[in-house]
Amino acid sequence: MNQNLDPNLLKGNLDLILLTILEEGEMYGLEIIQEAQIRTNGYFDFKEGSLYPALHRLTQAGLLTSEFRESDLGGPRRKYYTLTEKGQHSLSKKRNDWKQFSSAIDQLKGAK
Amino acid sequence: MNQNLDPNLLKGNLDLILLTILEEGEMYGLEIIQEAQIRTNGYFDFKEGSLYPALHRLTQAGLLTSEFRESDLGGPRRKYYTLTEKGQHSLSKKRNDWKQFSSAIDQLKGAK
DNA sequence: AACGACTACCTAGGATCACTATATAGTTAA
DNA sequence: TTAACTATATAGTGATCCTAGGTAGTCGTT
Repeated sequence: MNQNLDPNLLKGNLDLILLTILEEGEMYGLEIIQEAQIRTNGYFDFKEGSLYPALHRLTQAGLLTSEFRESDLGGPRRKYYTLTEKGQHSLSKKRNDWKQFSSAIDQLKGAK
Repeated sequence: MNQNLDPNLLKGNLDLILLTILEEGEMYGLEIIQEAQIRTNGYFDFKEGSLYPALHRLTQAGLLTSEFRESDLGGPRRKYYTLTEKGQHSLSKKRNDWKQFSSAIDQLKGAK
């Protein structure tokens, strides 16, 4: 992740984050890391050791498909990941779970 | 946790939840579980196997203190947990981390 | 006094998952 | 050919929540 933040916050949410980013179109590994940084002003800064196993896990689960393609700038080929329909459904569910969880946390304080 | 929710959402947030509940006053183990249920309409439903190790961890870290007291209704004695000053500071920090993380997640969509 | 029901605390072992660290390999420029 | 950069990959580690039990005290009923 990032600087001095609790890395456990990410647990269970990395999948949501990756699916969210890929919702707008196919992307390859390092590009996803860059996108996450850009969209959150550097807050999310995944390491490759977090990203690739997660992408493989999601692909294994049928939420993503992948395809190698040559780089337009030279350099090694890139593996592009695309959201499947099943992935889209899973994203909706995860988004919903997150909302519920998030509001439950907010309810804790102030309640009673 | 609960029904069919991703248990990983809780990772890294259980401490925040426990400290939040204990912020309003000392409480014993099973009472904390009940409070969490009540305040979130049953959404949070910790198991004892999650709760007690977490309480011990937080006590070990100096964020809580504990004291046995007799039950007013008979039954086994209860171990009451109280937030320390260090625990209060930690709670503030965790609360802040959560806010940042939560808003980063929200930024992901819609951005770009 | 013996039993069951209830309350309360505790822990070992397993599974998941992100991170650290390292490996491999292709391209480009010096 | 060396270095720098890009890109994908994975073994090993550590944190942490859950499953599945266990221990023990009190109370009411028989």
